[in-house]
Amino acid sequence: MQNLSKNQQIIFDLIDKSPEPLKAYSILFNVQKRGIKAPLQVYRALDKLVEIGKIHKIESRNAFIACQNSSCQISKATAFSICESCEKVTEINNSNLSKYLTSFKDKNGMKYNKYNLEFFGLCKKCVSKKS
Amino acid sequence: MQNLSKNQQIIFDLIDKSPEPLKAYSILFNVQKRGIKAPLQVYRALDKLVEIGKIHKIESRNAFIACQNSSCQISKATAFSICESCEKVTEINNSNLSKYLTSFKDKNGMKYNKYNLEFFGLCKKCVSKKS
DNA sequence: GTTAAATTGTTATAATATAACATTTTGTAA
DNA sequence: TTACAAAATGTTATATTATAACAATTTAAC
Ligand SMILES: [Zn+2]
Ligand SMILES: [Zn+2]
Ligand SMILES: [Zn+2]
Ligand SMILES: [Zn+2]
Repeated sequence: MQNLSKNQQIIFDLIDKSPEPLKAYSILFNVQKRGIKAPLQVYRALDKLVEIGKIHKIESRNAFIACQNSSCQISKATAFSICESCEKVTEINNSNLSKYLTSFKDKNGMKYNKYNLEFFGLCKKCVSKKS
Repeated sequence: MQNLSKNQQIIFDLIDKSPEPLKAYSILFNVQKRGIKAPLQVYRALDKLVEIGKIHKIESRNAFIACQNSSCQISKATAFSICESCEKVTEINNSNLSKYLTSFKDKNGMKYNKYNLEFFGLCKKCVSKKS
């Protein structure tokens, strides 16, 4: 693992200490005091961080979270649970699931080298609130 | 199944006969001759069509395809394969997979009621081109 | 027929993301 | 330690995706 560049480190630190996924322009707003002024600077760092597996993009939310699973730094097999009420997102680290999906072969004969899975529902807290 | 409204039908027909996922503004361009002039008209129809399961959104591509699986008209358990070379997208209809994911329970105790899975790789055609 | 719900029409604007180009920094190897 | 290539940065402009707000019309149910 190479070290992160200045902008990459600033942006990773912000995402890593956030309890929730962050959106690109919210990141931009938060790092402007540290000298990062343009969207492109943010997107470039995000692209790199995703590429090296330090963060993941939550596709259904256009938001980014730090990898919570030190073993998935290749970013090619990701799974998340998303609460549709409070929007809490958790990275799922379940070897049964990842084995199942990594070895999954469909009848179309396609060779998969990557997947992304997003589960939606209500987290424990939000379930109990509703009852 | 209720009938579709005029705009919904126009937009569904276009998506349904497209061999590839369509993006919202490409849809807009294509239906302007039929009287649909504004992005919001397209997005409203898309929202409804997704809600009733006639189309699905491919989140990683911001594009829409017709449901290829008549049995999933609730749109709560979707899986796709995406070729990273030619961008061909296919809806996966595999009961083993859907059973596994629908009954999946993680240790976080969350109750899932929906999921979306996207596999990435090279389709048969693109694999053979590279060899 | 009356009413409520769904759909449509329209203008403006917000939010997300990339193009293009110039410069600087960093790592690698003669 | 200089020379070169790769990576990262800085900057302006623009493209793409999506929603807010409000008014009018159509549809379906009672
Ligand atoms: Zn991870
Ligand atoms: Zn919640
Ligand atoms: Zn479907
Ligand atoms: Zn292909």
